[in-house]
Amino acid sequence: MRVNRIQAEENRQAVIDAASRLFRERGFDGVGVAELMAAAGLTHGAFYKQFKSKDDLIAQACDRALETGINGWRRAAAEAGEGAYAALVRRYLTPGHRGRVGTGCVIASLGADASRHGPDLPRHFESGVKTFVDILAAALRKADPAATPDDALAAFSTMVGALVLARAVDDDAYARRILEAAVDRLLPSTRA
Amino acid sequence: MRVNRIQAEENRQAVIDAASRLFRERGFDGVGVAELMAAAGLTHGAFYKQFKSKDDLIAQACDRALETGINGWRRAAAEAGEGAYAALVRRYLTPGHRGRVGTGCVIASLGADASRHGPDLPRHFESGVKTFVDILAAALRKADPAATPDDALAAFSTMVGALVLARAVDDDAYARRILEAAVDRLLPSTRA
DNA sequence: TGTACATCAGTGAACGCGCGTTCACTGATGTAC
DNA sequence: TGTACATCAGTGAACGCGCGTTCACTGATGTAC
Repeated sequence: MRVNRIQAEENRQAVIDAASRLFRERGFDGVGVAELMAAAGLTHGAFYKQFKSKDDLIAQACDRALETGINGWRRAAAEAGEGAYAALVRRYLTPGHRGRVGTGCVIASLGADASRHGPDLPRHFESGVKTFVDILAAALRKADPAATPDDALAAFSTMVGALVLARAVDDDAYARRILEAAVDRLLPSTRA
Repeated sequence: MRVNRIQAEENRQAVIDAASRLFRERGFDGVGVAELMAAAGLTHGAFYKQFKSKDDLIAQACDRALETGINGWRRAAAEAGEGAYAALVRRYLTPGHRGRVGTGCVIASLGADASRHGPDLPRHFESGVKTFVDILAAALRKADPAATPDDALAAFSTMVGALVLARAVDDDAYARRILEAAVDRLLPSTRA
């Protein structure tokens, strides 16, 4: 039966939210349309009333994940004030972030898969990457006025790589060591 | 019809080689058993004479990709002698490596997918990561005797992250900038 | 405000398709004498 | 070395299954008067 506009839009958002989490956890091919709709309390038939195709939802789910990630960074940076750079680095390189794939950085979880999905997804990821780097660069400048935007770009590479590596290995202790080595490299002044 | 032992083993190796390339290019779910066998000049029915399941081949293909990657690093490090660290860093962070996904670093292309495939693959990736880091650490020590193994670990994170980012974005020029920023960070003495 | 009709979000059955896997069969290879 | 038989890598048809997508239908919602 029909549902009012507000409810319909809420349902749409719920599907995108569920997709942005489930795709990060299990990959684009690891979740089907039926399960995505069920996660929002709907049946699979309604899918094509809201989305052109699964690829359409993939694009929107990635955008949603990038957007929430960026908002999280902005909030964390604002809260930390002068210590924003250290806060962003520490927050990213934690065992907790390693474990929470579904709500974590989408570039680390789906960046490699995105590059296999034609040029559309990489265009979205590119603007996301640039925004993350801009936030990181602004934070870094407060800690070290001599730092360049490319310093922030390299720091972001270190963060993403450390998270990918920490997740790719099985041993929790070794994963922690990977994350800590990256923190030490990015925040040398606080080294033990 | 039956084929002699030598031919059978060559066929098996050809399937693993094709899989290690195709999985990196298109992901585990992006290539089917039939296509993998066809790439080795066989039909799909023979697959289960050689492998227990697709997951079995996935594990062997990842091992193969890790092994050839490690051999490439060893060769490059030996050829470069004292400049091994710079050689490994430069070799990894090139637009060519960004483009050649199928023969490139398997940790960058399949690390995130491996972490979704139960604990078996991460165990294989973990020993691979440790070997890469050992080679990098030995090379780094020759350039900077004060460097620690964790410095090599952080450097490897930067390399993997930069490659993942460079591939996740669409614009070639921006990708090159990501790679160059990582090189500059890892080899500061050669900065322009 | 009340009535009549059009809209359309959601349902659930059905579609074709490609997937991983199984199987009966083939015939060259390997082995035993 | 030659012969008889067992083995088994490879073939191609067939399997069930789950996928993305389509469709006729429902009935509450939205709109026009």
